[in-house]
Amino acid sequence: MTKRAPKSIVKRLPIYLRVLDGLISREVEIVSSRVLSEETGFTAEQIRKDFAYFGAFGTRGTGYNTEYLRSKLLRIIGLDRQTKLVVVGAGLLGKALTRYNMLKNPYVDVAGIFDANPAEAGSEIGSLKIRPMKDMPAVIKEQQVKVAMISVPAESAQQVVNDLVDNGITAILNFAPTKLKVPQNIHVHNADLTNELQSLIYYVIEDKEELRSNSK
Amino acid sequence: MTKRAPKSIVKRLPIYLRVLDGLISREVEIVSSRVLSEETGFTAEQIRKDFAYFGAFGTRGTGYNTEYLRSKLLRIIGLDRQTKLVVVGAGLLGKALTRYNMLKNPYVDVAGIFDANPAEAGSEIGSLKIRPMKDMPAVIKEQQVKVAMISVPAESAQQVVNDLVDNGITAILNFAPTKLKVPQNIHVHNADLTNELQSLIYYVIEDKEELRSNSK
DNA sequence: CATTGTGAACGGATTCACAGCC
DNA sequence: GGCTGTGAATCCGTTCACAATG
Repeated sequence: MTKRAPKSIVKRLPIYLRVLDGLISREVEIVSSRVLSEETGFTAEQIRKDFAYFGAFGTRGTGYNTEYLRSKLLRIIGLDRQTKLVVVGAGLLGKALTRYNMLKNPYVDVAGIFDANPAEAGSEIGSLKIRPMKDMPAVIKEQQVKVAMISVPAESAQQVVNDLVDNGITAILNFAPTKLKVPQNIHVHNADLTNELQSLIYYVIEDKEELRSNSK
Repeated sequence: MTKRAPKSIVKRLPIYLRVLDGLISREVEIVSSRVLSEETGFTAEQIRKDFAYFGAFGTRGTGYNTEYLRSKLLRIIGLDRQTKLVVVGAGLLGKALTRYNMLKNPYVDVAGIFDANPAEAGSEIGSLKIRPMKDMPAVIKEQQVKVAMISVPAESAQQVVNDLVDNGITAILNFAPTKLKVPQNIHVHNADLTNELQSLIYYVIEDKEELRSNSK
């Protein structure tokens, strides 16, 4: 409810968190904004402004206590409690996302993965069974899941999202290449990998010089 | 070389392209900025400014010719010729990315997928064989590939990137959860799915109201 | 007369410069 | 002395309002 930080800051929070996790695992206890700057690529001033936005976490003349800063960031992002999520769409991408989060993301807990194709249902990812779509509402409601990732074909994405929202999902990470319509208070992050790749291609250097030097 | 459009615009170009592809397949010949606004979620003024940045493509009083606009955008992004790319890392994510692009992305051509694990080498994605890392330099050089996607563990990502750059790659889509160091003229887009998910979680609505109304 | 193209106004985010503090 | 915290200045992207035009 009191959540209203600028998007630009929110985007950077998980990056700080990752760097801090690294520092802490190497038993670094204090870190300066300049070191964080080197690790993240953001400017030191920006980093200080970001932290200061949520209150002052550092000690002048010294820096930031890594453990303390981490605990603050976890609280701010909302990762201080395990977050449950469901995955809809058990194609290769859905499976990859599910397994990755089960193994590597300690902050989340995959409550279920669902697929419209009954042939997929029953096969397993780690210890998690892929379940038919009809089981989805019960899982979301019983476990009060708020977050969903969807990796279904573009054609079915809107219908899936409608169902998710009807059952109580409020935040969606969308891998389907389509614009979703949702009520105002529901958050959608688009992670369209084709768009990412295409906008990257804009920056490709064609480099005639190099071609010339090849044929030396 | 003359490529210097604002990042904010470049990010939107693939989205326009996708919408245009849809309109063209439904044989729509003319489109206004207002209709594009509905389809994309961007404002009509912004869309006009974006196109105008590259020159005037529309007709006042009428709108934009869909075919013409599409051809312009393809040229601008650099998708008017097939773009070759390599994928490094043939885990579930690498396989998913490879297969998706082979099947669904007509603008690119996967020249090869490579994995450090010899056990993976030889297995196939569609008609494409996963190859050992040592074959990577030859493929990049012979086919003059400039674009790479990497989906390897964070620990090996920097080494992989160094090799890619040494062999002529200039643009990298990075799925590994780590900050990569590259020379100034090399472009890296980070597509860290954990970051996306975590920043989404910031926006989750905890909704005490709803909990209360459940227990009616 | 509907719709594009664009200078001007606005707003948000970043950078600068330095005051405050350990 | 070194590093954080922050008001002021700047930069960049978006929105507004309207002139231009098929």
